[in-house]
Amino acid sequence: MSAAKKKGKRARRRSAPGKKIAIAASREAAQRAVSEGELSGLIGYALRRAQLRVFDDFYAALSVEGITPARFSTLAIIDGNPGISQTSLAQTLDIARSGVVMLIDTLEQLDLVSREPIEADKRSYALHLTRGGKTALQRIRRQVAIHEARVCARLDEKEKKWLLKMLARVGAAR
Amino acid sequence: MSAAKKKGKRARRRSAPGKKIAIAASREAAQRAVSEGELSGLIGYALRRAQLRVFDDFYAALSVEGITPARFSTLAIIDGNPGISQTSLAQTLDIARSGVVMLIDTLEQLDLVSREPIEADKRSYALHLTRGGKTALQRIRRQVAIHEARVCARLDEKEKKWLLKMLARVGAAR
DNA sequence: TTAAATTGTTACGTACCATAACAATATGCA
DNA sequence: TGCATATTGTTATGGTACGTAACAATTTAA
Repeated sequence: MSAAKKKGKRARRRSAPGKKIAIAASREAAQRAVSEGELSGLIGYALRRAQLRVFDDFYAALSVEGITPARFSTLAIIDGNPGISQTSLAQTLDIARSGVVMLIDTLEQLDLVSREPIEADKRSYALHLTRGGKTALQRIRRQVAIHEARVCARLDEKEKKWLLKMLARVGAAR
Repeated sequence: MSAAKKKGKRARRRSAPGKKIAIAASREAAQRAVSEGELSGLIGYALRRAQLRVFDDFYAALSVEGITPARFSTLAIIDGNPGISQTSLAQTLDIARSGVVMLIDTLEQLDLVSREPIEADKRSYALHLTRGGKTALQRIRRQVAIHEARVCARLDEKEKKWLLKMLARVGAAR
């Protein structure tokens, strides 16, 4: 069941041991309460911070499975679009084709995805979830749901919906 | 005045030449309209997409100056907290101290920031904007404002405020 | 005074991703 | 039909960002 695991360490930042505010240096200039000033009004800054936190939580919850955000997205897209090609997947994920190769290599090693030859075009593969991939995805989905709830703890249902809508507008291509 | 520039290329993704939908392969399975399915309902996915777009725009607008999002944040924080230490900056940016070293190295080479020795503590430096750094920051701010407007084109003032508020909630530490 | 902590730094490793070039295959068109 | 062109997956290469670990210099605390 857990063919996963590999060498998936990674835990991103969170270097502060315990909220130590560097009081010792406060005699100097402006150390005591560092102001983020104009930055807090910038979408990009707010996005980065939010994404950092969300991804951290995702890693913490799912790296034991060998699953990263990109790998989960890949699984979900293949599940929703069985037989999809690598190029098509690259476009959907908005990454280069070469990146998909590595992604699928890994997922194949984890026995979650298979490349199946397709007679209609001998250059390309049809990507499918393996049987194990399907059951793993179910399990992973439950984890993701819990992660999602944790990350959205400060939002009610309506707010979350709104946030997704606004993010979609900002993220809309072109 | 423009000691900047260096080797700042970089333009991130946007590999699709012109919206080609891979119709040719449509006979097979589900190629025609790839569905993102469950992913569109996930905060992390929406965040990633939005951030990718916003950062792309930022790079496009400011890489000629040698300025990246991280470098701009650094300049803004130093400007708002003159004399700040590298460690304090690291905590504020939420990155490792070693990362700040590189960041400041670069900014120092660009003549935008200076490390000034401090008698009270011979281990640390007080970071300051140089004269050139201050004028550059003004210029950069104007660029950033334009970038910000472009990125938020689909949001009215109220929506943007709301979005920032929600993002702050999601991004709130712990 | 001595042990522990902090600061900036370097070395190192890794994740991620783009670009460019390629061979095999497919398609379009004269 | 035949040939130029495009597409697919792949590899090689390189860059960027960032963390961890170890260190010397210095400061703080006991």
